[in-house]
Amino acid sequence: MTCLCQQIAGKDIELSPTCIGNLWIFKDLDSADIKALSQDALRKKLVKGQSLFLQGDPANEMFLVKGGRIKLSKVLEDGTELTLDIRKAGDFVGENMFSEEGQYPVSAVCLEATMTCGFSRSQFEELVMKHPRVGLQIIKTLSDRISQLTNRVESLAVANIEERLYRVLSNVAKEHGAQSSQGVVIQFPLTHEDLGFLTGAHRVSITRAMKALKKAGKIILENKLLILPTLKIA
Amino acid sequence: MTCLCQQIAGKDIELSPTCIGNLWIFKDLDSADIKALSQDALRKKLVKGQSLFLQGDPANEMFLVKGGRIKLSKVLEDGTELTLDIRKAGDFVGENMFSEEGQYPVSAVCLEATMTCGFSRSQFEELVMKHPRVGLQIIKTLSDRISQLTNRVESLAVANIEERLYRVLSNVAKEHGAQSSQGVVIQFPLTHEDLGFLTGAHRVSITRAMKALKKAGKIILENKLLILPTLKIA
DNA sequence: AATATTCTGTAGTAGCTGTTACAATATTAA
DNA sequence: TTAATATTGTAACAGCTACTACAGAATATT
Repeated sequence: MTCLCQQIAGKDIELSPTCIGNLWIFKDLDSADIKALSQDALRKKLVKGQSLFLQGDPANEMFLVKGGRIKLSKVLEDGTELTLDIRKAGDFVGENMFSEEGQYPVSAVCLEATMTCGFSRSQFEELVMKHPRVGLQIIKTLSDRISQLTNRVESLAVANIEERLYRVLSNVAKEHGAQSSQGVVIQFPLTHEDLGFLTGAHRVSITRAMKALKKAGKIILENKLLILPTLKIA
Repeated sequence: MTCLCQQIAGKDIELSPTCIGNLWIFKDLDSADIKALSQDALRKKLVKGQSLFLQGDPANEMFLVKGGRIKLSKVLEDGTELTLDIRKAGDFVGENMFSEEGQYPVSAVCLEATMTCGFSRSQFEELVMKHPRVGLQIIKTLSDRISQLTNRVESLAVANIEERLYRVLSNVAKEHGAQSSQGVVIQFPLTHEDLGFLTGAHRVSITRAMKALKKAGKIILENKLLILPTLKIA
């Protein structure tokens, strides 16, 4: 099944094979439903740096990332920035649409050229009512997200920055990594400032910790990409 | 409808009105389903300090907390303990049963005498397939949990211990607090060590920070219970 | 190619937190 | 009640991190 996304995206975004037509979540829908859903879904094409939504916006829509990468971050009262997660092709963004809050608690900003499909709450609710198995799949997805966030909480609780940074890198590598002969490679560049936002530490402290991790052989830096040689991918 | 729990629990546990028979999640089930489900549900009565499950145990069961309070915590490799969450009557525990992991990532230990109802994965899946609206409700619950964990990540990212502690206390108060004339009262005692596990800080540092928060008028201590006078409950 | 901008590396200092030790108080058990 | 245990409070010091400042390297822009 050819997806509308491909026509819209053009050739500058490498699309994931994950789409409404073939996403595992929707695999038991009949073709009429799929057609209806994929026509309703609001496709958006975003450039690097563009935001999908900002913290505080009313949360009425949930997005499937078709291609690219999206950073979920938040600015705290004291002005410090915190990155909560980085989502990639095949992931959902805005899953808290279902919660009571009513607004997005974070901002979603594209790290690369990105393509998304958006769905409204009512669209999703209808879908789940009609196809309970889709509900089960979403439950599984949300459950995985909870596990991941639990890991994140654990990482941040580690006092020592070097250890904390390594845990953060491991988490990122597990989500965005590819196995190579040298180890797990994180598929996109991260500046020390980015890592600071992910780790909750000062940029300069990250530089120090990176130096120590390199020296300890726990990370390798190869043309802007990070490799974790001692990590096994799940 | 009289719940089986009441007969089992006896009089030493104050039960929440939330049960299979009247839990909002199950409100659209017909009486035959409710009967079947409540008979299958495995009730457990636990004393203070007893564990519902330990980190690493196979995750095949999810629990509804009928009465009492359960601490979800984890021991890190370096031996430090971290408390991820405290659940109360009406909450679910073990929701990661749905995820791929296969085992509980945390231990669940009772802080008080506690009563739970357990459900197996297959039981829940059947239920969702038969009653899609139940699936939607669970999606909402999980979604709320994600929001809460996001807050938790945010709290832990704050470097300053006094501020971090106050955020942790606010989170706890929002979950377990009751509005009083003086402010929001946390309904159960927390030692400085407990707060250390919640905050990811040393016990002595908690004592220091508590002193500062008291002095600043941000918290009041009244016979073992904490009051946050400046907090508004959601 | 030249310039501007972003990113990385290094250093020094101030401030905060962890750690250890011990006293004082409160709670629980005998 | 008394003894045992758990909790809180205080102090001193070591160690780590934040903060600031600046230089060099790498990228991006013109």
